[in-house]
Amino acid sequence: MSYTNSSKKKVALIDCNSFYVSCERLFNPKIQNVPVVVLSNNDGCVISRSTEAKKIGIKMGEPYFKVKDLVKKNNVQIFSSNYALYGDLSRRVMKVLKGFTDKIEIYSIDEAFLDLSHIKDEQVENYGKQIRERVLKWTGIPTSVGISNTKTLSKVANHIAKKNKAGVIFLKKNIDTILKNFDIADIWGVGRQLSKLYIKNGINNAYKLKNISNTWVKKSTNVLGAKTVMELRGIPCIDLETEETKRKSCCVSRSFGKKVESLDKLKESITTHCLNAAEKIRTDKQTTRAVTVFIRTSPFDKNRKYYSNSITIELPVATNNSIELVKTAISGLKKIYKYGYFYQKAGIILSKLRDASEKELNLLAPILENKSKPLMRAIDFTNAKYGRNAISIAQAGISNDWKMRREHSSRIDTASFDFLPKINI
DNA sequence: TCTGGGGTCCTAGGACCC
DNA sequence: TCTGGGGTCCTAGGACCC
Repeated sequence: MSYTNSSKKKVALIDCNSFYVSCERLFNPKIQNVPVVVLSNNDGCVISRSTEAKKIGIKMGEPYFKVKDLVKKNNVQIFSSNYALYGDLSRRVMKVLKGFTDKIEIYSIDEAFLDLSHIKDEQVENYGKQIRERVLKWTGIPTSVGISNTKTLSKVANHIAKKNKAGVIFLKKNIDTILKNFDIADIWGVGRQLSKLYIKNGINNAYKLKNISNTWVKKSTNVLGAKTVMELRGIPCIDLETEETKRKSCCVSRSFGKKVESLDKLKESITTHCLNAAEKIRTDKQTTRAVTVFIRTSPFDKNRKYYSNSITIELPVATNNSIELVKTAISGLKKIYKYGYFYQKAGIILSKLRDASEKELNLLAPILENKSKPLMRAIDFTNAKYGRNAISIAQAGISNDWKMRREHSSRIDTASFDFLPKINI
């Protein structure tokens, strides 16, 4: 095992601070230093909080209705999520980061790992500062930077950097002291189930997990658990994934704004979701071989019986044709729909995705292959130009009552001139 | 009244084959 | 009388992430 090599390795995790809140703040100077919260779809849960909102005691993932009193009392600014805006700003941030190195893994909408092995130890903290400053200056988004030997340790470093004024931590010395104070549940890769198991066995901080026996962790968890332990020891096991890969499955689902009983309304929503999913995979030049439809009632409603079901239908030939996929999805929906339930959510998953260019092995393929490619292209073009769902199919319906609630949307559109700030002279 | 959405990977266990 | 067992592939479900 080459310890010298691995100890030279340096990986940085750049994480945007309260990303969605920061995005909203960019276009709204009035909410700079006040508590701000962004809600999930349907205004369901809190998914981003400013530091002021955290201090008040609003917790991550909490249902909005449970914190409404806190919100009112403290005059918290509320926003429905605007993913078009966040996606656009995310692209800008990542573009700036790519300017530092092409050895980059875009890990999520607001996080990226950078390989900084080429920077000397003495300089790396300063380099981290430069990254922060440039991202802030060029995009307006504040970030935190954690640097260490492995991805897992850089996550730890980032966690600490978030609470540190400088915003940059290079974790190299005194790692054990830090790990002793690091909660087991905050470790990357340790979720609810694993932390329960670890705590039951007296492992309640990162230092104890680091020093657990290999045999025990392999026996009690799985390879991922073992990798986490190795990474805490400073031995890199989780590689940087610098290649951008296409997705393997594509899911579109929504909760309803209002509970839905009728098959017709479920059909409308499944059709809408299916059209969106089909458009997504066409954008990525992919086809699918399997369609899953699922519906469920609310798991929180104790007064009504719970029902949840799904069905997966394999397609004889890989396709990305909207009309064919909708037909398949609706036939599946009819099989799992049960009368008499109040449905809360419906969705569709396209799986077994592959490149559209891959040759179909099925002999019938040339006959079955849709002749509607020009039609799909026309639909995609029009929807890109005039907004999603500008062209839809009749089955998607025009009734509105099951659709999402977004009562607090900022409606900012970075692609529209109307939203540029105005200066009065 | 009101509890998100979209992914990936791993594993156990069944089906099947020889 | 005696009724195998190892390998591979696939899938559903679970756990994790943000």
